[in-house]
Order: sequence, then structure tokens, then C-alpha cells
Amino acid sequence: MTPGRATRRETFYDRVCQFVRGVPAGHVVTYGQVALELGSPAAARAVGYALHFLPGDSDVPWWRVVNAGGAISLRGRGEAAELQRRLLEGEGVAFQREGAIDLRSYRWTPPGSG
DNA sequence: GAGATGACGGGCT
DNA sequence: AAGCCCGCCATCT
Repeated sequence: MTPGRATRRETFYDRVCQFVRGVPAGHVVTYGQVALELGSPAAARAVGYALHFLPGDSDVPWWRVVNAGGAISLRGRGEAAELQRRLLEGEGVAFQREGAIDLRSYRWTPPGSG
């Protein structure tokens, strides 16, 4: 999944994938939330970086990961952002006028976290 | 060890 | 609401 040879062991990125794979359809999580679950509340950056290596071949529902504002970030570029929105809408996730998701309704938390 | 990258997050203007 | 700056973290080179 990583471009280099970091695949030799379970890296932070791998943990990101595992967590995201646990997100059910129709729900979303934020980068910061994932980072928090992984033990590094401030590693939101690294989380995004991890998903950055996820091609469509992965079993990871990367589109269920959004930024703290419930909006698609992807730095707002390319079809990826549009694809993510389509995928989410296909799962029943509604976007508001501002292009953001109501995290209060769609945010998912793993069992055992609360 | 040091420099550079990036799908983030928060604060200020 | 939109734009700009800084801090944070993990990884790559």
C-alpha cells in the first residue's frame, strides 16, 4: 500500500486501513477521529497521507473518511472528490448546501470507544 | 540526523 | 464565508 518498503511490517498506515474498513456504509469518520482511535489524536495529517496511497483496488472504503467539517477535502481536486461524494450519496449520506455532511447524524464510532 | 511531503485541524483577519 | 499561517504526525528520500 505504501510506495516504499514500509510494507515489511504493520505501519500506521495499515492501521488506518483496518480502521476505515470497519466503517459501515452510510456512515463516515473524520481524519482526526481515525488518528485518535489509532492513538495519535494529532496525526490527522498522517491519516490523510495513508489514504492517499489507497487506490481503487483496496478493500478500504476511503470515501467514508472526511475532514473535521464533514466535507470532502482531497484538497478539492480531481475526480476523486466528486467520486467520493457520489459514493457517499449512494450510501444514503446527504450533503448539505455547503457541501458538508452532518457529522452529528452520520459520524460513526467503533464499538468499545464509548 | 536532516530536509521535504501531504486526502488535516485550529485560529486569526 | 473565504483566505492565510502555523503546528502536528508518519513516512520517504
